[in-house]
Amino acid sequence: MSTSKIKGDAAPYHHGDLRRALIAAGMSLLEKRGPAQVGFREVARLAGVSHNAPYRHFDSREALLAALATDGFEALGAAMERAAEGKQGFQRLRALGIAYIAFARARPTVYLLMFGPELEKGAFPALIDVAGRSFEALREAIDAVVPEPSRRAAAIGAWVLVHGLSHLIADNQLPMDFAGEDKRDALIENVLAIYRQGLAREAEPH
Amino acid sequence: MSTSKIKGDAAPYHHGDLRRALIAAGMSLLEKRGPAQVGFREVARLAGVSHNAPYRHFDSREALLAALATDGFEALGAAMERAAEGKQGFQRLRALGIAYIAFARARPTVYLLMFGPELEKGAFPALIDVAGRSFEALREAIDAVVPEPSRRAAAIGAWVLVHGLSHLIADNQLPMDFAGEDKRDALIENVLAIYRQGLAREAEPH
DNA sequence: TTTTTGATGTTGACAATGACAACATTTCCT
DNA sequence: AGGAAATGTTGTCATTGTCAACATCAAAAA
Repeated sequence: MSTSKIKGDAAPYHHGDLRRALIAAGMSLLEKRGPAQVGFREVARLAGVSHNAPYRHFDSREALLAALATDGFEALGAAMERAAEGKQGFQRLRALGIAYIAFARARPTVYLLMFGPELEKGAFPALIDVAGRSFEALREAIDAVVPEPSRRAAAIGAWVLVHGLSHLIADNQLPMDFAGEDKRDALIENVLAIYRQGLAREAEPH
Repeated sequence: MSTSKIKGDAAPYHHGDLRRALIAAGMSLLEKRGPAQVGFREVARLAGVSHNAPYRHFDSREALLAALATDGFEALGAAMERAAEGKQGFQRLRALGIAYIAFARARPTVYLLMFGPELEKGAFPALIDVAGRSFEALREAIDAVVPEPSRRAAAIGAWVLVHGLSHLIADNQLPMDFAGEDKRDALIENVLAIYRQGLAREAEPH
């Protein structure tokens, strides 16, 4: 007889899988009420355990937030991979960027936590690690499109552009007339097009 | 006899100018220890008043944070104006962008507060107002440089690019090899150059 | 099977915080 | 001068993050 309970497998001890439950509760709070509302006690309450149970899985409230951010980076990476699958060249680059932006739009508070100051990221090397990997995908896609002299700057520039768009969208700071989806999508296409034309000039200087 | 005490003028009541003192204390905490450490009681302590005095000047802790962010937007706007003074065309545009980035680099936590989720910005219309004004300067500078078809997208694109750079710098998420000032400045120049070339193509489609 | 052990969860406590209410003091307006 | 409004204080409360001590359970050791 296996040790499983209800979920698929590997359900550990008393609760079943508290760590996962806590992260789920925290994620829900984060997305519905903002980062300040993600509290140790509240998260425990939602998971139906005592106020101190979370300490068996996270050293501190900040560690819980770090776990949420890590989760976010993994989801972002997965979404980017999925979107770019099978595509090549500029098409691939574009797909990656659009996926990045879509993530920020779909999960703004998570995105802002990942790139915000709430988290002293130096204290969580695993976070930096996961974060770096999402950039790698972009870098590789750029390498396939831009020639050597300014490859690196081009890659970072693409990231920067996409990140800037994502961030302003997530934070809802775009001017009002871009509130509608169509307008916003058109804007994204326009901006990406401008940068792409700049890249093209880098590729064929004259 | 005027009502002034030590400062120049218009010093209100008991303390002298408590509101200003509280903002100063809050700003110091924000820049030295991060947004989570900006507490009502701590700020009062630093200003040398009782733990409830801040409530006469701010409705809540969040209102204090909003005031700090507002301060930040004003400082950013001023820095941009100063940097662009007298310049025209692309030079002006570039100066604005560089000033924006420099602000984020010099005061990262403030910058991240201004564009972060810690603040429910819908609740502070004054904030949105001040924030909008800093974008206006950019928009005007773009209008002078880009022709009509895609002016608006070009302006927002420029802002987005500059914002993305600023944000990643403030959040210290650029790859390690851009830690040094020179490398970073070179990167900024490169990225801005790519976008500018894209703009140029928009201007002269062939 | 029984024992032991380490991981997991609970109860109780403490200092600090944001917020509210009631009171005190100072400045301004008439 | 006198009242009203603004400003600051003291006292209190529920909530929070964290620590320490205790309880329980699953799995490895015997």
